[in-house]
Amino acid sequence: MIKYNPKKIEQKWQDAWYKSSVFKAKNGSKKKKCYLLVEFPYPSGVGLHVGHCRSYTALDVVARKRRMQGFNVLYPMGWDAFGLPTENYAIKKKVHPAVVTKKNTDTFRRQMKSLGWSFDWSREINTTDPKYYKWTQWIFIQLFNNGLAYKSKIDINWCPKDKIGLANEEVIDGKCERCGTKVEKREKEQWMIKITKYADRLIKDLDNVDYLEKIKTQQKDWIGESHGALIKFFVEGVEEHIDVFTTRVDTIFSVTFLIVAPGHNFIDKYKSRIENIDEVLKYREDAKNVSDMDRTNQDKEITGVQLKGIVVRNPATNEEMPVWTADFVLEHYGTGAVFADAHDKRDFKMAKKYGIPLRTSIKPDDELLMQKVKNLEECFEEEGTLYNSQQFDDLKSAEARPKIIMWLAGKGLAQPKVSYKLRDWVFSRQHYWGEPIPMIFCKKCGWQAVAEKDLPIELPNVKKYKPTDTGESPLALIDKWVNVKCEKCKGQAKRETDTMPNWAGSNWYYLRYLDPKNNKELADGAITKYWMPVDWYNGGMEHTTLHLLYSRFIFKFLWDIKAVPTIVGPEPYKKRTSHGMVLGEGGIKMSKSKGNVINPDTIVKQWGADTLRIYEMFMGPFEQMIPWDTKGVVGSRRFVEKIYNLAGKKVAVKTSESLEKILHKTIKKVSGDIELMKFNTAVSSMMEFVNAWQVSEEGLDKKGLADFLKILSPFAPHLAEEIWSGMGFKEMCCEQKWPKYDEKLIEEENVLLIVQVNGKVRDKIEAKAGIAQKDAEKLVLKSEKIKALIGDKKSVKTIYVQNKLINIVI
RNA sequence: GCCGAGGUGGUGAAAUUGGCAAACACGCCGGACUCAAAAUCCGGUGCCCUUAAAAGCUUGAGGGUUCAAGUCCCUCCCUCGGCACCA
Repeated sequence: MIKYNPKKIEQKWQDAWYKSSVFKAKNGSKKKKCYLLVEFPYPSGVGLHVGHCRSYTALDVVARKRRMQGFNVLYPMGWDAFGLPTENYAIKKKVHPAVVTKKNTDTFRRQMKSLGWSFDWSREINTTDPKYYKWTQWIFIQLFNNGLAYKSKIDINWCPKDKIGLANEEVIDGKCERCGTKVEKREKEQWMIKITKYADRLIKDLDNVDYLEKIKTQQKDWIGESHGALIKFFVEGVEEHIDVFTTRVDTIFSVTFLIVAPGHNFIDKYKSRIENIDEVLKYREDAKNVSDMDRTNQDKEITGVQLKGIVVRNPATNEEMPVWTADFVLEHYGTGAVFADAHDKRDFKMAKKYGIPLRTSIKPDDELLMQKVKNLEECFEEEGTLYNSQQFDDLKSAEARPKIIMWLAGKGLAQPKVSYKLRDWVFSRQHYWGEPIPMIFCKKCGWQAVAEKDLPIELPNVKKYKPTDTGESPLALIDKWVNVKCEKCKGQAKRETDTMPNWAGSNWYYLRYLDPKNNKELADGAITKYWMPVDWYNGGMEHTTLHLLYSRFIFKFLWDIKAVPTIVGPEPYKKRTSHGMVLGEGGIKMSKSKGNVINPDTIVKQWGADTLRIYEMFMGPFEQMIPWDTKGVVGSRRFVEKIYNLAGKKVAVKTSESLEKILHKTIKKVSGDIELMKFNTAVSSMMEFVNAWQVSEEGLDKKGLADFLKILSPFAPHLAEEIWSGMGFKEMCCEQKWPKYDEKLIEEENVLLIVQVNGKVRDKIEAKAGIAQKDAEKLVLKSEKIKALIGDKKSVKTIYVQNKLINIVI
């Protein structure tokens, strides 16, 4: 018998697959299509992560199964290669980022091929390829032309020593990651994308897709839709009102002061009227250096400053009230201003601290609590019944709200309003390694898009990749590139030197796989119509709020402007699932600095790709994060090797009935588990089958072995092909039909009945399947154990669950 | 802090969704084979008491619902993901 040698087997079958192009997806085939997508990796210098191996193997299992089920499968791969790590590496080592990227993608590709994933490599894409980012730039121009891209002043993190803008990730405890200098905020003109215009659709359309519930929840919470009202608070002495957004208009009769965010433009506009403006501006500066998270932290000590000299009128009571500023009110949520009363914990605390008068207008049902609330000993935030609220007294909060809004609206003081937490998307980066933003600024004509015929605007070669001392991207230093003629007036104009964020390229990549070489459009309409939407998209939970939302938004936009055929519908992904991270041994994150990174190459070399694939699927539940355990890999290798050895010797003329039964159960279990992403139990059921095979006297016949290899092949494809071809078949195992199981064979004749007395298991009795309660009771009473337990006590009740359990209560 | 996920043997975990807790695998213990070791094969392995059998206990902590709770409800503790310029 030849010893199992994965190195030989695996290379051989990888060559055979790629040579015969069995994994090539055919555009416009008559077959039913199935588009499976995994998030394409950022090709970092560390190489492929064992976490990639988990999710890519999982969808590879699905892809291989779907092909065997007769689908025309598209399972593509590419590189999301623009970004900070490569740029930082380039700055440090003085190599061109493109050179680094080439090296890294080569490594990734080699590693991926060594795992036998069934990607259609003829469709490989790379976001840093000008032929690709031509279309990323084209999308930006469409956004601009449709009024969805605009310039706005935004604070960025600024390191005064390094003189560069920093990503949030590069700011540790308010200090620059590299030099430890305290990070400042600096205002900068940035390109913004109006994703907020799509907020409602991004929520509503979730009803029509099959995403894991937790993914839908996270998306909804991120968008943060809330229904309420916009209320006008008129400022005494000027023709001006401060708008407040609230969801709790029912509390308006208890409102005693107003709070505006420190950055609210009312402060700028009425500087001269605010008596303590210096103090207010100082407070604003301090607030700038605190993150939103810290500002809104419920446990934080509340601070605030009154805008002295400013008085507004409560539109409901007509009373005069002071205006304050406090940092827990955020500029970019709602209108940047809130009304404050005793029915909000933070307002309550703030009023107590600064001696601002408080009043209540909502009462709880509980009398005792009511007294405390009335005496301002406790803050009542829930809904309740209104009082102190004039004609709205005795209404429940929910009933009162629309009535109060109507009443105020009648006086022109309020209107219903839906507000979102979602903010517009900052789209500029002052970096080299990103897509140049295809815009030109002319002093006379303003911002204009580059002509489409001039796309792509390629990244010019520079010597230094570090941002300039003024914080601009290094592109700003290349006069020849920056200075252009205005398309309209032919006068002097300048190119935008900022580049796009990493998300720009990953927003629409799933469309490019369909038609990766098209130079006339993103992707051909007919081809897009055939393949879209993506049938199943798997990715990390960490991408749920940003990448997933951004790409859904961009797709909707492309659909709106008919860059995607209408028939496809407004959602890019039919189904979205997520995988858990693979952690290092001991449950800590794998990282270069901790030295606990597992290189898949090592595992493939030592154990083989099939073993790695099986281990990745077997290690634990797919959705859950899981620590890597090199010791555990050996179990998967034993399993793989056991199959190889058994196939070489335990082949029977006819499989025994009992083994056949187990085989059919296994086919059913594996088929179902793949759909539910329960890969770990799919593998364990195959292990159980192999154990049964091993101890069986006769062994497995040719038909049985063939069926088993078919269900094994998505998990351990090389091994399956090897044994398959050894059985004398001409075609490959991966091209076979997925096997069916016989339901009759699975049915059990006898069942083990659990016998409980007072809910405790006391005995187990074998009985005919489908036995009636009466007969079961008779059977049970024959048991000596049960007889002894019951004795002369009377049974009160008997619970019977067919084929499972009988519980006698005495 | 807010939103989301999770907590079961020495370890990774399983449990038909309210019906035998611990399948499968790692590890460990014992045995076979071997001069020996590795590999392989066979047997054992939640905890406690015990020669053994039987009983008892056990799913982060506490309480509740139920004939029956890892699973449902309430309170609390801990770990992880996201928090808008990492990808």
